Amino acid sequence: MKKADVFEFYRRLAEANPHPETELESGNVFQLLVAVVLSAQATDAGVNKATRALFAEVGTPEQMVALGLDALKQHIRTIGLFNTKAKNVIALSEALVADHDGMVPADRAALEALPGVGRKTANVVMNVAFGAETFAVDTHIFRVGNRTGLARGKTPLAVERKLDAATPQPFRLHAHHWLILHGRYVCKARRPECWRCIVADLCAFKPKTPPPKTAASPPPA
DNA sequence: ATCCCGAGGG
DNA sequence: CCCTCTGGAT
Repeated sequence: MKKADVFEFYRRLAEANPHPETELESGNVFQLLVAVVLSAQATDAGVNKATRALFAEVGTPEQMVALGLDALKQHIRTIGLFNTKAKNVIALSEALVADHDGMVPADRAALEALPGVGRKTANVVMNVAFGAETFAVDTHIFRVGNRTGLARGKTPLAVERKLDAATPQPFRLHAHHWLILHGRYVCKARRPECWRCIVADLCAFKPKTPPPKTAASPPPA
């Protein structure tokens, strides 16, 4: 995508949503970290439903360790991959207590060293909690970047580097959220809603999907 | 490359 | 039914 088009692309997304925020609910940085870990291959809405009750009881790594593995599993049973996630959250909480004085480190490498925290999760925490200009490439951003031509690559890391290189100020801090929201609600995986997309004219995606038929399809004979 | 694994949507 | 959802560890 041409440089001028990239700027216009972000300008429109920013105009439509001046102050984008995470849809994950949390009351402090530790809870945010836990919510992001739980959000892997799960919807934000599903994570919020489970953490509502959990975060009323647990607000610190110490409290998470005290809660224990089995009780944590009960809380997050409705989320996919809950067994692995519960184990990681307990181990991560223990590591924060042991190595970071119970605080969440404002450091990408230190975050990535925590159990269950990879590059994408670390980038999200750095961006949302600490205001870093990171580009966490999830399933949405990977798809939107490749589909639109904004940032193409075969792996999430390749797309992240392209985004970092291509994204100008003043859009760098919130680029992550604008692209996520665009991917979640408009540039969807299954059936992108190109007919109501505000950047469709800048997009490389050829088969622009038409609006759905208003009339119901006839019942099978 | 494969496993982890549940809810919601089309 | 099948696919998708802010992935990470082996």
